[in-house]
Amino acid sequence: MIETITKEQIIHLISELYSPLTDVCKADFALLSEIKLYEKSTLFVKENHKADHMYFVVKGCIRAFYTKDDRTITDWFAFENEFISSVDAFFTGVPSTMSMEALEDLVVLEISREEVEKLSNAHCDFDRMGRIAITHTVLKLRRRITELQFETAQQKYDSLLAYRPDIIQRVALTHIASYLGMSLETLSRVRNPKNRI
Amino acid sequence: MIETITKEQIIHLISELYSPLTDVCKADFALLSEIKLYEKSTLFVKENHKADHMYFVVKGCIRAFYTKDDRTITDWFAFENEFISSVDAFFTGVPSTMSMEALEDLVVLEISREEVEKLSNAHCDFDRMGRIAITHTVLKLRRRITELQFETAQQKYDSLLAYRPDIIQRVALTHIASYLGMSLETLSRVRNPKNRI
DNA sequence: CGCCGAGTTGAACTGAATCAAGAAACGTGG
DNA sequence: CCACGTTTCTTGATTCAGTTCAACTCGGCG
Repeated sequence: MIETITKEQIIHLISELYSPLTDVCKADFALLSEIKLYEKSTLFVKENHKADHMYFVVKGCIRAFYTKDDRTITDWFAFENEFISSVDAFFTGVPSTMSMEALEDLVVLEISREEVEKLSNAHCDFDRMGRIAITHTVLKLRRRITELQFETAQQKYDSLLAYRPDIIQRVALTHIASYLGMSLETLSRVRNPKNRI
Repeated sequence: MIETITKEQIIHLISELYSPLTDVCKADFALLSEIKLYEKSTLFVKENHKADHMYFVVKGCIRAFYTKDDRTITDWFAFENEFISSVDAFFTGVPSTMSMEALEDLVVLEISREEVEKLSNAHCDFDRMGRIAITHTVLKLRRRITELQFETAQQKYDSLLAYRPDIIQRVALTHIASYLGMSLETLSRVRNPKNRI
């Protein structure tokens, strides 16, 4: 049962995946963070509200999205072992421009901005871990820009599949389409091998 | 004369703009970094080469670009008081996918990945400053994605102008066009008020 | 003065959006 | 376990924003 995983285990995993944390730091981290379960379809961050938490996905997957001209546009996905936050809200304190939704039953480790601050101040190794996690994010953001900037619908879809083959099984096409900056219909056509040149 | 600015002055500025540095840290920073001057049009980072330096722009402006199907595509601009690096090369050590060019006579503070490591290890405040600088970058990257994802050519141009009105004076339209993910001709039309609806 | 690179303008073309039906899959309650 | 409505996805026809190709303009500079 994934629900029985302990904070200590999760924090240990983070320490292994991102950057090693001392035992003192891990203990503090455990004190200041919380495991949360959200059922599939729960909207646990809402547009225009405070969103000062960082989430580490233990199990499940998250969609961050915003509304533009009455459509919802997917901005980001987070899967197992990834961090996600409503970036501007988290870092600058403004109300969130994003909502976040659990696309599957979700287990996350959740920590507030304030606690992150505390931990960063108290522990250099935590601060470093944070920086490394952000660095991962920067690399992903850059890849995404390159794709959006000059690739065709077909190329965008292929790149996404290469990078995350399981996404088709786990996420509705509508969401993938808006994430890739194309209409649902185009994505559907591009997926169909018959339509290839 | 901007060329007579000292490392100490630049580092003081960084400390003010991003996050305060202790005097010891500033001194170390000065020891491990270098002021460099590049003439307009100098290619100081080359595609497929090592690119393990971070640059802080003191004066002038930089264009980072890559080649795709025989065209050069602008990936990023950096102006005064901004940091820039060839992200993947700097953070992961692979050969650079980008080149960098001085669009104007350039003064930068330059520091290698290795020295950044050293400073981050020695000084928590440097590490924090680094994280804050990266955070700024993340916010910019996100804004750019939102623009590329679903805005029209007109909207992209307007957003860029709002955000950096001086860019038209300082950068050739071809570069701006590819940065915005559109052809030079489209940018030219979008700029012309006659073509507005 | 004439060349050259940078930007503009025009016309034809095209990839993707939109609009509009259907088909398939999904879940819920009888 | 099937029938029904709902949501998700596919397919087709049409439209449109933006690309491409080509010709032309303008400002600098040898």
